[in-house]
Amino acid sequence: MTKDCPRDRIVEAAKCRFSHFGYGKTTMAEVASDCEMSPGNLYRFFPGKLDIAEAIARTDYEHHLAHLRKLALAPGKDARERLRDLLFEVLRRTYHKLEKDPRALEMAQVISRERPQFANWMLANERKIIVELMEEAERRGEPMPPLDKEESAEMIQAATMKFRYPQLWSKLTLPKLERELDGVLKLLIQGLCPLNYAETRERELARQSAAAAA
Amino acid sequence: MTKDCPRDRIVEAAKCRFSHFGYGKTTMAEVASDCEMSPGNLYRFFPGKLDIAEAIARTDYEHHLAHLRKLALAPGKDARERLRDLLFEVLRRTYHKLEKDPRALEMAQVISRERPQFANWMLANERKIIVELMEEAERRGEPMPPLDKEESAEMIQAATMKFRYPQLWSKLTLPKLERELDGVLKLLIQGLCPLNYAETRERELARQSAAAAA
DNA sequence: AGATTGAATGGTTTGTTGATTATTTAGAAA
DNA sequence: TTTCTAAATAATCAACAAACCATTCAATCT
Repeated sequence: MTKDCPRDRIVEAAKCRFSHFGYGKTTMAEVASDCEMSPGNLYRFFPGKLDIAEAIARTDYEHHLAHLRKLALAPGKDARERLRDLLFEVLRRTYHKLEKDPRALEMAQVISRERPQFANWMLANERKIIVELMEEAERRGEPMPPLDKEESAEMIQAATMKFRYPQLWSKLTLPKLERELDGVLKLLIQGLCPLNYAETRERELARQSAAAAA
Repeated sequence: MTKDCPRDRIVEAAKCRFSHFGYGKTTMAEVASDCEMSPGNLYRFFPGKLDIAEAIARTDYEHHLAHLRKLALAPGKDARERLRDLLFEVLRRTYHKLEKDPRALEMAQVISRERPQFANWMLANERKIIVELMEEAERRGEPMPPLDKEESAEMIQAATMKFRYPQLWSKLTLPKLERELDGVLKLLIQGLCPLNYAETRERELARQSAAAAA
């Protein structure tokens, strides 16, 4: 099923080497010989070594994105749950990738140092999915706050930035991180404004007395 | 007014050198000769070079903390405004310090690499101030959400983490950062829950018709 | 005694040299 | 012509020595 064009063979060989020995310890000559070609020939398919790494990261990330999109549009869940699933998935993916393969960190660091655009592109993609999530909610007739969706998505991302950067995790375990993300999301959904709670409580009471009357 | 004890002279000399030439390019011998003492004698007052840097950072940070506490308890402003002032001040201080003196970044990085506890201590201090802010609001009779204050403070910090770490700012200007922090705060206060807006709108309408009737 | 020095120590940084390796390119093979 | 190779180039890395510097401590001063 997988295309057998030279480009794909290169990506495969490089992926194998990178995850085995690391980006830095893999030479173009090794990748080329795995593909039974000369080192120079690699450059007919990629501008440079870093672009191979980027291609690997890009396809991997695109699978992730597809998964996120599924979560964002999942039926039978309201917008709040879908947003929660989405952001939890982002956190878990980063955490597990790092745990399973510390070499992934090297590649991530190299790419985001040398290709800052790439990180921006990823953020923009996820922002787009959050917007789609909200549009879908509206389409389904879920009640939505009267806010600009683009801007809200940007703010949601800013507020959950901590859960994207392992450098900020300082030894926190996944459960602790999840508890924190959960708390942040609660705050983002419900807000700190006391009015929100007052009204919610009134509604609760009203619902309870309605139930008692019936 | 400033005590003239050797310890303070050392701190002064080191502060001057560090901000002029950087932490790495300053030698203990230089600091000692600025204080007209031998290098060895520095160790009667500090366990090591890093501790001098930490002492400098600590006093500077304590001024900042005092300022934050003033903002947190400022009269004539409600809790929302005080929280806003507090978080904006944290952002602005970091931004301006960095802009004015790029060597401050080196020191901050060295300290938080070698003394991770220090960063935690700073965060804990600010969390305490946020709790105090909320307690003060309660004392003043401002309506408050029925939430655990410690936990809320933790979540507020997590959600505004991005504005504490220049590495996450990727070339954003201060106005852009401020606009983003503003957006995040709006979301934290008001929440994304559509109910909040529905109720708020109802209140608005009620207030308007009351005004019209009068 | 306690305070201070400055030479001795050992760990780290710096600078240099010789590989190693990414990238280019002239030209061979198809 | 298009696809590829392999030698040439240039950039980066690794290893080793020299210099430097944080820290210690035996000796000196007060």
